[in-house]
Amino acid sequence: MWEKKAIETIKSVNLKLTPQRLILIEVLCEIGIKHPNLREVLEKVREYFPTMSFSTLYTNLMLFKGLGLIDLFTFGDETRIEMNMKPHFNVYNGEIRDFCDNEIIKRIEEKVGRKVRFVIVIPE
Amino acid sequence: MWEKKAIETIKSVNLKLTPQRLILIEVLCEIGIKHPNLREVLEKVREYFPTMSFSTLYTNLMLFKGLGLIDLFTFGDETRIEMNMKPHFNVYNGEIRDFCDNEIIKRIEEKVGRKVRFVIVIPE
DNA sequence: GTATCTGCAAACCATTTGCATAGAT
DNA sequence: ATCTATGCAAATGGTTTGCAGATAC
Repeated sequence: MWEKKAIETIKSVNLKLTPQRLILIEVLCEIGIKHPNLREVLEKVREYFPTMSFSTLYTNLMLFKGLGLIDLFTFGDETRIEMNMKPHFNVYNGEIRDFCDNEIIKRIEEKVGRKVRFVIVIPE
Repeated sequence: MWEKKAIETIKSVNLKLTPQRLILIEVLCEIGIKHPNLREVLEKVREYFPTMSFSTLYTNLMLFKGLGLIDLFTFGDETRIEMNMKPHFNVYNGEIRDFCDNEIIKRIEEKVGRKVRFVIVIPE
């Protein structure tokens, strides 16, 4: 689903479907939901494509972000992948997990006067 | 209030009240609420104490954090000061602003099953 | 007097960028 | 054929650390 959308989007703006991009798309489907950092994404990509460079990974993640396919956020001094494009909560509990609750999101939006893209919960 | 607490805490663990520390405490009272990054804190400290080094600033912020006097969080690739030690929302709107709403915080805690220290709201 | 503190300067490390070569269409 | 993409390697920039001299107590 997201994979198909990603491929269509890349085609639609006349960019090239390189093997690196196709594998990155696969990997994001596979582990993106876990909010990996860039090193973790690179390691997983290299399982399928050992010569993948960090530079290419980086360039393409920026591209995907620009195309609205993914989002990126900083947590613990590292850039992390956000594949969930719907308003939600990211909670750290050893790993970063998603929670959804439209009612709470709506209340936050009313309180702060802005539309929420997502929320990072820093626990005690 | 916080200033007094900071001084008492430093004394109570037998650390030294150097001019640099006293000025840092003053500066945190003055601009800490605005969640400045470390460079901004250093610039403000240097208005009062021009030879303050980044190293000393850094060491002391880590110390204050260890003593529970302040908190630090990362936003936009930079470390920022958190002086509000009560559960709350940090919302970026050009600058980072605090919002409090215990009811919403309580709902989030119920939803995610953890006590919340604070929440970073990423707007659209 | 002494254990702590400061500040210079170098190290660290996750990005971010420049560019020559390779590749998709 | 052409324009984009890759990957090496160097630059960047915000921290983080080591240590010799200075200072609070």
